[in-house]
Amino acid sequence: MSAAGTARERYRSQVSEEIKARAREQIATAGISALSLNAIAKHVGMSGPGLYRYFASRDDLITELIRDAYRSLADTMRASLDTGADVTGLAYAVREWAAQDPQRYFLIYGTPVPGYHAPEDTTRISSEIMAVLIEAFSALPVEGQDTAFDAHLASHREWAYDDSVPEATLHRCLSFWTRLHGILSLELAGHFTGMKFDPALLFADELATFHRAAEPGR
Amino acid sequence: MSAAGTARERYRSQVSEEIKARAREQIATAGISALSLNAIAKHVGMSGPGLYRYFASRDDLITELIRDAYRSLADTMRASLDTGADVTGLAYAVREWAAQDPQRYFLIYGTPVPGYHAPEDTTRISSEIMAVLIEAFSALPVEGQDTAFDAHLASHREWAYDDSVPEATLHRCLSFWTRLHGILSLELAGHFTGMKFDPALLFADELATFHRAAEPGR
DNA sequence: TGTACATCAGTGAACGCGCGTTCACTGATGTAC
DNA sequence: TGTACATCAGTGAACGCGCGTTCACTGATGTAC
Repeated sequence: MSAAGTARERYRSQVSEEIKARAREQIATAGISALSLNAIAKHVGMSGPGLYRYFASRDDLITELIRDAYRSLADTMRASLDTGADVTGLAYAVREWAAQDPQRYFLIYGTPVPGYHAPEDTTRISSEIMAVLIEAFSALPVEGQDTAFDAHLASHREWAYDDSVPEATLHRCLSFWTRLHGILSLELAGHFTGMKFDPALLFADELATFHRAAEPGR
Repeated sequence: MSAAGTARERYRSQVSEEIKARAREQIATAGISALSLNAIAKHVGMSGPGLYRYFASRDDLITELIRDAYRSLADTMRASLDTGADVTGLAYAVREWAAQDPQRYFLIYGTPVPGYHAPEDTTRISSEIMAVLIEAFSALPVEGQDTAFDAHLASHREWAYDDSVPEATLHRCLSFWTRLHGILSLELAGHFTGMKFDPALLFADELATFHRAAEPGR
């Protein structure tokens, strides 16, 4: 049997996944502050110390959950783009991903913990996400003349590691991304509750407006 | 001496404010999960149980902090509007308010605690905030014809308790509000860190774009 | 102004709790020859 | 295929800790007459 597929290793990753699943459950139910290793262990059917075979500490577990969340979002967006979705399709994919597990969304885009610095690999996944976005926008024609902000984005392009992408495209990506999260974060945090309108329609309208603004004949 | 101004009452509110100030300090330094009553008491120069003369419980203290945050934002916006700020001025006022204490911002707009329901008075302040926004937008002429989403907002107008405001204005408020929070939450959570562009310029550009879209002669 | 009483801020000891984590161990699974 | 050894998942007892909170109290401040 190859090193990557021994029975022990398969078992390990199964248990590891189960632990994370229970952890996600707990976070979804009572928030991240209620995440307790002992409680998770009990749900998994294991004694508390047993968890330490899988995660070095509570922080370690949380970091893995954050990493998984990033990975999951990046994969969702990549898959969406690769199956032919345009920018609008991508927006809906992100929205569905977020709605599916709001606390997972907030694990990435919610309240930051002061002093916490994400490990290098999650910041890498985060740029991967932006890369998918840039790719999606690159398929669209660039409309309108450059603004002052576009010029400023020359430095941002260095970050993107892609010399060929026009500043106007980067500009549209950033604008799109922030607007997307504006609606999602307010909606998922419940700030529209009781306001008597459907956030889904606002979402759709904002998308339409975004594209209308870039129409050739405006 | 009148009932509202006895020395004892003045003292009480001073201590109460000091406690909250230390609590905010702790949250700003290490996040809300690190907020500990005993630690606060020590900073205030008081024994742990002493705090219970001022707050019934830890949750009570947090709720007050949230209420204060709402109140502070509403007052900031109201003051800004009353001193002649237009919609753009309002946006900058909110931005400055948020930048001044990001954790206070996230107390309102950050990760929600599942199952937590804000007390009635904070939801009232929250509508007060939207009312200021509506007032600011009401000073602007309504441009463009109604979209399908505008029609949907008839029910939202009931919520706003203002029959006279056009749906198109409500629409602009919601759009404006979500875009504002999109940039603020990503920026303050550090999601632009290292991306080599200035979030302030993105903010300014989004504002300019927002207004350009509504220009008469477009 | 003085005295008697009521209010209330703050203390110190004590509580039970559940947390994360360590340690020495048992027993099952895998590996080498 | 069988035996000897190594690996490693999981247990149970135990740890120290700091938490929120309670309680009976002391002493200072305010109120009434």
